[in-house]
Amino acid sequence: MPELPEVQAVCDGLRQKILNRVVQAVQVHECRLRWPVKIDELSRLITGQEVVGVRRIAKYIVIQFRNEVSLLIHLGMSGRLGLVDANSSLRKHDHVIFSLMGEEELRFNDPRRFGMVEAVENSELEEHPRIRNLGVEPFSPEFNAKSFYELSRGSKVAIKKFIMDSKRLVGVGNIYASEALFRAGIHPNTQAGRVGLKRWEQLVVSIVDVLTKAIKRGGTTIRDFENLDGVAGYFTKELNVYGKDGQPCSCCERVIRKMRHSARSTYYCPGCQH
DNA sequence: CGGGCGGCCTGGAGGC
DNA sequence: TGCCTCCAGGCCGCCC
Repeated sequence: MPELPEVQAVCDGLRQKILNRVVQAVQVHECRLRWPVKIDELSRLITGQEVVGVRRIAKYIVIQFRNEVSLLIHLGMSGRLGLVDANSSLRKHDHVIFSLMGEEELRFNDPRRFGMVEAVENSELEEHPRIRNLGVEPFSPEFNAKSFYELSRGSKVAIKKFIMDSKRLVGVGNIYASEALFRAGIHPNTQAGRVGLKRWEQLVVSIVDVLTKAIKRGGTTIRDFENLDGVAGYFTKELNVYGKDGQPCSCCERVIRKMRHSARSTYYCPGCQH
């Protein structure tokens, strides 16, 4: 489901609503997520703790507590967080429940169970197996044309896969990869090692730009993304190619095409992208 | 080592 | 109505 802008939207909503609030109890109804939820550890580390911050690392939501513990949440493909009245009825796939002081609950719902919920000591966060191998953040100075040009020399992977590889760059998933490549005028199949410095400059700008605009619109909703308030993302209206195969390109009159990169759909305009 | 691919899951859509 | 296949916004880990 969520790429960087959608995770950012959830984090922003969370920050407004749960900052300074205390977790009274944790209940796990289903521990078989992407990684097994360690119930005892989770409960021991955050029960009774006050939320002092909410931030995003790559596509992870990081909820920080007073006791130097962070709750690491990944939404996978279908995960959602909802803040609801404590006595509202449980829904199917509500796997982890955080009871907050004030008769509200934060509920992690995830039909496909590709998500993750884990409490980590802050001192161990940087070296956490899911965190330590992450590449650069798209809004950091390290994400620039020169270093990515150099990083990509000799690589034969398609540029679409290259920019989606979280060991290099985090946050760019299937939608925004297609959209950024369209904006940069680069064909998704181009070998990363054959993208020159000029085109890397265009691509870096396109990625930052598309993510920035999507954040401003509250993300993209294709089927079911919702922020904490149950509101869909409005970037959907500004998509140029994603999900638009068979439709005419907004820039030239050519028809948008769909292709596959290792079982994932890629959309591009054969007229605008080379 | 880089790169390709299967697998993890449920559910919705569409074809027959 | 049902049954089947395909598809989905992520990402790990195995294989060559």
